[in-house]
Amino acid sequence: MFKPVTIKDIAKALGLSPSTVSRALRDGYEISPETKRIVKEYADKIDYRSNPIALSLKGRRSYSIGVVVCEVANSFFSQAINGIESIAYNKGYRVIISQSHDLYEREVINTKHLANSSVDGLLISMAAETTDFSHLSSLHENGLPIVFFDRVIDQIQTHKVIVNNFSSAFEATELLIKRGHSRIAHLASAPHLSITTERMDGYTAALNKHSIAFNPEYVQYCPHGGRIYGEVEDAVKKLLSLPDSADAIFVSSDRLSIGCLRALKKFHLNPEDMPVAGFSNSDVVELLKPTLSYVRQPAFEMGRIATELLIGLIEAKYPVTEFETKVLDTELFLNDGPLATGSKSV
Amino acid sequence: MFKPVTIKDIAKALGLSPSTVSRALRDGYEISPETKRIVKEYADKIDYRSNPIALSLKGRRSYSIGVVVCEVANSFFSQAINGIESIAYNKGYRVIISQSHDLYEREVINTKHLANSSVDGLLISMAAETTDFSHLSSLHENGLPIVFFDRVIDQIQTHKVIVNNFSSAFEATELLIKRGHSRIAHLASAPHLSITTERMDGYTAALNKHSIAFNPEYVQYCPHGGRIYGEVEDAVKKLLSLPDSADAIFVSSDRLSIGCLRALKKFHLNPEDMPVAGFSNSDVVELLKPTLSYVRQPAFEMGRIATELLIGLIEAKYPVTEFETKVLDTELFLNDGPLATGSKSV
DNA sequence: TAAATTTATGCAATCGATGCCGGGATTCCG
DNA sequence: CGGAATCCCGGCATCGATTGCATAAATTTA
Repeated sequence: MFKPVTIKDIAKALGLSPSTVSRALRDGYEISPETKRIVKEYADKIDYRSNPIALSLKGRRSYSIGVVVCEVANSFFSQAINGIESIAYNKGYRVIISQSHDLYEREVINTKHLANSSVDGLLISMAAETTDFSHLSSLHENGLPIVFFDRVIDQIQTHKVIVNNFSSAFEATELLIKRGHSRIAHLASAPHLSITTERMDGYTAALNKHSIAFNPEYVQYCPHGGRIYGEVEDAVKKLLSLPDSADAIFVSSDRLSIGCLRALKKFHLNPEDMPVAGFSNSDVVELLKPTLSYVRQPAFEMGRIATELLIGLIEAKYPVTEFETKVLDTELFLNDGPLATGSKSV
Repeated sequence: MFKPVTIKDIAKALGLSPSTVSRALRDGYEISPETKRIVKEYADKIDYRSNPIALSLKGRRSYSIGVVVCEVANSFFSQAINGIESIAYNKGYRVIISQSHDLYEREVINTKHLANSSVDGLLISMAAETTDFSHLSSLHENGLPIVFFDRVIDQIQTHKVIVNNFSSAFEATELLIKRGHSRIAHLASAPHLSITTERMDGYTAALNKHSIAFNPEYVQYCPHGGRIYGEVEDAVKKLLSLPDSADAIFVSSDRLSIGCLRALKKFHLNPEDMPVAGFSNSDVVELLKPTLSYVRQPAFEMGRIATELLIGLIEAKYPVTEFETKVLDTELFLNDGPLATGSKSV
């Protein structure tokens, strides 16, 4: 079987001790230049690579970070993972991915599995189902660096990376209002997610500003984030079948936006009849047929920043007590191209 | 800092030796039931978990598999990764993702990094740029289990998972022919990729069958797989500006299909004027405006199968010498919904 | 009762790399 | 020329868990 070269092989071949070889390779000051040269040349010749597992055991560091997202096959998260990977790669960390599928149990198992000393830190976006955070608090209290992104929680004090959910939702809703709609429905994800409440607040604030009464019947939650068959379609159907049917829809998540369009297409509704504004990071939004005005999150950037913060925590010499919540700006695109932007970055 | 419980802690607390604790936990036959009970109860109480890194060092197994794809943020690959993760999770393996961005150098570095004893096996879909396979052959010869999927190579004998590229391309092309087109262009990815040549063969075979002369001018390659700005648009422009302009396009990759539609939209061409059939795993194809007839690959299934094969290799008691190439079926969807299917699965 | 056997546990080596300590050899200085 | 400083390098322990072998205690057998 595969038997990699070890430091002992080099030592034996060169008639040195393992410790000498080790120090020579890491440029220890106590090794003569001549010996260093010999060792390095030989190591190079036989393509020696240090065993990261042995290093991890010794140094209590694995140079890997764990990522927990609800699913990889979602534009927002795959873009975020792209950003995560780009930073991790540059800093010499491996990225270990796991999916919660928005299930509490899976999230718990995955985080435990990752944390169990095999990962130096954790990047996580909460599952829709999760309402108990003890699996994360205990890890965090034990000193495992954690950074949240997108779906964050208040209960744990650490770095977080999000977008200006409130104002993004506000602007998307206001856009519909300015286009003459007043019976604006809101299709939202699981009620207790940070992104749901913040975006909901933006939605109601926009209604308020324009003196439109908030109608609870116009709000439909999808507790499973659209992950259950028919969930979105049923929600849309309800909105359409109200006595005083909605005349526009604001959707507060990527997956739901697409589901909403699909439902509308099924019901043969044109964008003129039922305009939709929603969050989406799909890379083909501008080619969609029931058109969509959409809020696009800087997913890649969010992944990058979250990873930088995490590695900062991991490599911090002293315990970090000052945490920051990075709030990035989104972009609002209208049916036919960019038109307005979210509160611009400074 | 975070100091996990070790087997020694248990030993000390219980007045036993580490070896006894170890054997008790793994149900060694030589330990009395009473001792086992005590040890297990205590381990459970203090939430002991074995250190996977120590296990890896001892057992030369890391229970992790490396994945190299060109990019995560691509429907096909993110769906495949979803499949990979689902199997790996069930069998207790971690998944370590890395992206080549279709760059040869990145692929080499990533594979070396992964293989360097930290991974039990490798799942890889080749980068567009790669033409030299020595980085993989050497690993393979050293006994590292490797399974290829989607973009495979002939030079290494191991399990492979692909789709029936030839017949999928054949049927997609024939669809355009049956709809009355004869000047069918072909937009393809990097020329040396397995998927490119196989799909190209299907394309020409369809032309042959219907006695349509093959016109090399109708073939445009995108050596960077559409990863370079303007690459796809320029290719489409060329096809349109031929003296005898093409009247339909067959596109042989996911990314290019979307790029092609985008270019057509930019040039204000309707699907009636320039129908497109192409490979795509986007989850919103049926909502696209310049419509697309598309070949959909069972990406999730491919990931699943590739992972099962890989774990089979990893856990094989004896060296495996019989390799198989799994060929899965695709589905062909017409502009407005499913209509014909690829050679059906049995 | 002594010997053989079983049972239950501990010791020590191992995996690969590194850090600490100590020691031999050379060089330096008085 | 002798003692000290310096320079290089080897030995041993360590990280956490496993495992072959040794061994003490308990039990059975002769």
